[in-house]
Amino acid sequence: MGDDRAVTDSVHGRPTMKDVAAAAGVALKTVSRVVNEEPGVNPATAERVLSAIERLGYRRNESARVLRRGRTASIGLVIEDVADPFYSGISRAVEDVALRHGSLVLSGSSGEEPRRERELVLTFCSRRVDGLIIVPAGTDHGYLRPELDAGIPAVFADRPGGLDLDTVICDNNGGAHTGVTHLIRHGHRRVAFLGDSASIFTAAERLYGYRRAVEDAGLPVDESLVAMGPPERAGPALTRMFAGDDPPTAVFTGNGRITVAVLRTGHRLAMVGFDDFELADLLVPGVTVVAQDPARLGRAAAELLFRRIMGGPGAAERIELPTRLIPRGSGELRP
Amino acid sequence: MGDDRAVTDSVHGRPTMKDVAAAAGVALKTVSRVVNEEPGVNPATAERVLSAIERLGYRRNESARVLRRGRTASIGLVIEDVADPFYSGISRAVEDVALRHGSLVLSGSSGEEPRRERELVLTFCSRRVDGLIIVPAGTDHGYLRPELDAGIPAVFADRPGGLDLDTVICDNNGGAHTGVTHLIRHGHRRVAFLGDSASIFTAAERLYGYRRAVEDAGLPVDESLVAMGPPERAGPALTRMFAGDDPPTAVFTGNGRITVAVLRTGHRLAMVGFDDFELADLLVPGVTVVAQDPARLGRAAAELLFRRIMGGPGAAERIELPTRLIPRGSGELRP
DNA sequence: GTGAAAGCGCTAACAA
DNA sequence: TTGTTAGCGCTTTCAC
Repeated sequence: MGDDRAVTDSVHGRPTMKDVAAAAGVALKTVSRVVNEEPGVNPATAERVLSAIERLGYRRNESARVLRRGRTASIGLVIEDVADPFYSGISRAVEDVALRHGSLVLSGSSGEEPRRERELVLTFCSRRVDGLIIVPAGTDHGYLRPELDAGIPAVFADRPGGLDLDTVICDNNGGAHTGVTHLIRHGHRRVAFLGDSASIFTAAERLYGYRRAVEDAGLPVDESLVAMGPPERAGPALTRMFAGDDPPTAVFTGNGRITVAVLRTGHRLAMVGFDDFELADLLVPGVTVVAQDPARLGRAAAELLFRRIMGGPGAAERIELPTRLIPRGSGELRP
Repeated sequence: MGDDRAVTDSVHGRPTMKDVAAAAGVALKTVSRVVNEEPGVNPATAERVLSAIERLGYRRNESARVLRRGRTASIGLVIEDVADPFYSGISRAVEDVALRHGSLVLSGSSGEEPRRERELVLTFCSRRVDGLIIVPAGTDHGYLRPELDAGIPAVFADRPGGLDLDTVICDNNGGAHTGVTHLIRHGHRRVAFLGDSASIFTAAERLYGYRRAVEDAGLPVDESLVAMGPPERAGPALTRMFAGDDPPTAVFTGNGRITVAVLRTGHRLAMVGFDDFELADLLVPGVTVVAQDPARLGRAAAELLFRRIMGGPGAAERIELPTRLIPRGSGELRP
C-alpha cells in the first residue's frame, strides 16, 4: 500500500489515469468516466476508482485534456500594469466573471509597450486560451489576424484597438466635458488641461471633451493652458502656466496619476480630476473627480467575451460606459 | 496560395506542424527544429519553413509541447485580492521575475477563503505549473502534500502556511514594535491598538509587537485599548474607546484598511499605521506609517521559487523582510 | 456497464 | 543536414 506511489509514479513524477486504472483494477476509460463524472458507472466501481485516485494523489493532466478537446477553459488578459489600481480593478472583475464561467485568467502587464502586448497575446494564443481581453498598448493589431481567423475571439477594453472588434470603453469625451463644464459653472474662465501624451487614445478623447466644454461655454481655447505629456511633467507644466501673464484659476487633470502629481505641487487651486482614487475625500479640500468604474469595465468586457466564446453572433459591439461627477470641494472653489 | 488556409486547417481550426511541413515540403521534425531554433538546419530550408509558418499563421500548440516535455514554463500565484494595492504590488513583482525566467503567471484571488485557495492551487496543479507562490488563506495545507511529492515546489508569501516550506514574510512583530515605541517616545502613555481579526497571522504578530513595545516602555497593557476585528469595525471600536473614562491619546492601526477606516472617523489624534499608502503624505497631518515593501516581498518569493524550480537544494528557507518607519506628522503629535 | 484502440500536436531518440 | 518512429496523458469512437 505505502508502496503504491513508488510503483505508479510516471516519468514526470505524477500518477496518470493508467496508473489509477491499474490500481483500481479497471480500464483506463472507466477512470476517465469517473474523473469526468460521466453517467453510467457502477457506484461500487466508481468507489474503487475514487479511492485509488485519493491514494495515489492523482490529478488530471490538463494539458493532455486540452490537447484532445481543444478548449482550455482559460482566457488571456493584457493590461497596462497590475500595480495600477485602475487596471487591478479591471483584473479583479474579469477574474470574477471568469470564475463564474469555470475559466482561469492568464494575465500580463504590457507596460504600454506594443511589443510586449504582442508577445503576451501570442504566448496566450500558444496556450490556446479560449479568448482574449486586451487593453491595447499600440494601434497596430495586424498580428491578431491569424488568431482571430483561427476562431479566438478578442475584446478591446478601455481603448479601441487597430481592428474592428468588440470594444468596451468609458465616455472619456463626455466625462471631460462634464468636469470642465463644472469648473466653468463655478465661475472659472481660464481652465487649464493637463493630460497624458496625446498619442494615448483616452488622453486625446479627454482633451477633445475639454475643448468642447470651453467652446460650448463661449470661452476662447487658449493653447497655452493645455499641456500633454507623461505625469511627471504635469507639475512643472502647471508651474510654468502660473508663471505666465494670465494664469489659470482652475485645472482639469486628465488621469489619476496626473491628479496626484498636481496635488503634490502644492498649488492651491480649483481642480477636477479624471479618475477617482482612494482618500480623495479626505484631502482638504476633497478632490472633485470624474469617476470611471473599472470593475464595471472589466465585467462588461469579460461578459462580452464569454458571449462570443459561446458562439454569440453578430457584428462587433462597442459599449461606452458613463462616468460620474463626484463633487468634493476642490471643483467648487471659486476663482 | 490564398487557398492554403482552407486546405491546411486542422480540426481545431489551426494549422499544425504537420501542415507546415507539408506546405514547406519538409519533414515534421525539420519544422520542429526551426520553431525551436535548434541548430543544424540549412538556412535555405529554414527560410522555406518560416515562410510557410507565416503564410499559414502557424502558432505552436503549447499544450502538446507541455504534454511531451513536462515543463509548462508557468507558475501559479494565489493572493488575497488583486484589487488590493498590497497584493497587486506583489503580483507585479512576481510577474516581472517570471518574465525574466521566460515564465507565465497564472494568478487568482482567494478572497481569504481557504476553500477557494485550495481550488485555485489544485487547478494550477492540473495545469502542471512549475511552481506555486501562495499567500495562505488558511492554515491547513495538507491538500498540498501530493503536489509537493510530485515535485512541484511551493513558497508561502506574506504569511507562513501550515507546512514547513520556503516562506517570505515581513517583520510584522518588529515593525509594530517600532511604530508603537515611536508613539510612546512622543509622550503617549495610552496607545490603542486596532488590528484585523487575530486569526490572521500578520494581525496576531503585530499585536504581539504592540504588547512588547508597551511592556518594554514599562507601561501597563490595558486590554480595553485593544480591538481586533474586520476593518469596518475599527471606527466604532475607536469611538467606544474615546467614550470611556480614560481614552487613548494615540492609536496604532494594524493595516492599511484599518488606517483608512480610522482616518474616516475624523477623530483627530496621534497615529501610526502599518502599511504605507498613496497620498499618506498629502493628508494633514501627514500619516506616519510603518511601511512594508510589497514589490520586494513578491520579488523575493519569486526568486526563491525559481531557485527551487531549477533544483536548488536544501531545507526550507524563511526570509523576513524589514519594515521602515516613515514619520510624516501624525505619529509625532504630542498628547 | 465496461473496455480496446486510435489519435490530439508535439518532442526525444535514433536512424539515414 | 534531414527524416522516422514512438509516445506524453487524455478523450473519442466503437465494440463488447
